[in-house]
Amino acid sequence: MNLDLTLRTEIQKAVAELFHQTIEQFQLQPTNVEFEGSHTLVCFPLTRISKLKPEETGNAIGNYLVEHSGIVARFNVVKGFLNLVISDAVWIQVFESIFAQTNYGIAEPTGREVMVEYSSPNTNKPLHLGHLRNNFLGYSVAEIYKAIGYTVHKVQIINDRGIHICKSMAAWKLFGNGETPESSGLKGDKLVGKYYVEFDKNFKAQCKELEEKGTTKEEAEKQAPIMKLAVQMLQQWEQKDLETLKLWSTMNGWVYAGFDATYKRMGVDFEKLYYESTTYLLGKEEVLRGVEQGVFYKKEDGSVWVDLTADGLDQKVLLRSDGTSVYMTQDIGTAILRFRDFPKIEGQIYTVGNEQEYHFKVLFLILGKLGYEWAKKCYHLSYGMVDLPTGKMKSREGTVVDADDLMQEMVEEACKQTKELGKIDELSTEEVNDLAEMIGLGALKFFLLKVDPKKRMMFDPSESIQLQGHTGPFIQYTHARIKSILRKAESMNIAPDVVDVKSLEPAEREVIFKINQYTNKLQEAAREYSPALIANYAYELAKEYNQFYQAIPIFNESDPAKLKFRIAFSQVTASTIAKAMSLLGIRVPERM
RNA sequence: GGUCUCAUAGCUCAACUGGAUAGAGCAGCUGCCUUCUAAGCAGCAGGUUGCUGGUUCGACUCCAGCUGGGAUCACCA
Repeated sequence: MNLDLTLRTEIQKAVAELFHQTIEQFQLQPTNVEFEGSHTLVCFPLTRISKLKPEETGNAIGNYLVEHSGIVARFNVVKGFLNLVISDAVWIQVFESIFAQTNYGIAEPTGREVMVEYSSPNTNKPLHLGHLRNNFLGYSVAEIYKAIGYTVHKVQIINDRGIHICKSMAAWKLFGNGETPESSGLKGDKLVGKYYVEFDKNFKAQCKELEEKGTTKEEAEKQAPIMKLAVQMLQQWEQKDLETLKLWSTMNGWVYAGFDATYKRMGVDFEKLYYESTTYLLGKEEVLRGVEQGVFYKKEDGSVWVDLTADGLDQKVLLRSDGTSVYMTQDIGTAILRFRDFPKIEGQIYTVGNEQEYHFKVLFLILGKLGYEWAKKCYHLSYGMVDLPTGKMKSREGTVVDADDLMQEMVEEACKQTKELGKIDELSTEEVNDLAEMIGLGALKFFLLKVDPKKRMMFDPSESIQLQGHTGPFIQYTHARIKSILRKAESMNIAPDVVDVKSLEPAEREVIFKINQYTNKLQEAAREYSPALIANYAYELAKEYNQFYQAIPIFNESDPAKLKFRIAFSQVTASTIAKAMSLLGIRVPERM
């Protein structure tokens, strides 16, 4: 049974019966801990139709519900708040129906489809902390949509062409001496990143030298030989110069191998990859079509613009005067291509940092102007930057936190702490390593996902490595603990079941209340594109269970019905925790 | 400068979208392992929700104005 829905219906009936009016919207919220009850009806807004004081309104509805609903055992009214006590029999029934579902919280396929884009890195340097937030968010939102019954297509657009990769190529050509990942022992993306840094170093030195000779800063940046080489390579690339293309694909290949290793450890995946090099020309056609339709206009120098002043924005260039495309043009092409590739998707979710909010506002408006209805269903999942205690991450200043390094540190720390606690002596080395991986990454993912995506967040390495308190490992620990109970129950031949249970302890009621919230939280998380809601839900559920665990020693129970019930109840808690965590991309252990 | 956005305990974050005495974790202090895993539980302490007004039964939440961060406004991506 759906308790919330039932209760809402009963309240509507009560109001209709008592005050002869129908109400659609009213506030039903969880009861504050200091009062008895689980659901609270806010009565103030109802006084308009009841023509009674808030307290009297609450009493009238409360009395009606106790007499007629069959689910409300008793109630109390404090100020204008009607606190309802649901009878234990109903709670048990609620739990029973959840226990009976093998796929609790996993919706039937709805036939609806959506696309989620995330990661989308440049290919000139390794992934960093910012990418971790992006990837974990995108992956999680995709999983959340799957759980509410969508078919989800995870994709990314790889920015594999452009001046940035040419910079790495130029530096490698000048100073690389044929170095490869194999010869250097460096991961491919790290190697290419090294030459990107090398480029910057030389570029700055050359600029400085030129400026000392009296060249202006602006001119120096154009005249620096290494920059000229990079620009030349970009032109050669566009002219399909074989040698340049070969170097380009070789170096990108190194990067992809490196990225793949990083993605694998992160536990994220993609159904299809889009490459800018193959999509960057596609937007052009659409833009030119837009000119014919009159939604865009051409200036005398040949450049194409869109005027968005009517929408409160500016004018934006879509094609340069030399006819080449800009970032926006590419994104237009890519979006359209994706809807051709996956005609059934109703929209796209773009996981991209909030510094690109303006860009996406413009993009969606343009797609709308071009006549694509689905433009309305595109959403920019905009997330805040990750700051370090030392301030903003800046790649030029070497303050970036490398994704591989960070994951490694987290896992090592998890391993250290796990060994110190010494609870896993019976595990093999391999199992210990896997556990450390699970815990280290669990801590990292939870740390990055528990914060509202929209908000900028602080990443303090020493705090993120914490495994106690409001953390992923706390939840994993709770899961392992329950599993231990379930193993014990199995060895004692106690099967989980819900029969002949008449009453509940307060701690049990609290946990059932939480478990019952799961599907609502899931819907809310999807609606808000917020894994943080799932993360905090999982934490609250684990916390409630731990309180129960502490208050009630399960195997001390002499009543077999209660014992079986508590095993069932623990089992459902564990599986709900596991489901919620899997939506965050976090695995949970059998023991730890 | 225009637009957008953020500001909550010493620190990191919540607050069911306008509801009760604003909650967690970390850090600090006090208890609890001969009983299912103490990566836990119970408790103490910590707040003028940046400031000033307004809207109303009721404001961290909505509006206006300040203050202070951040982002963005390229024929860059």
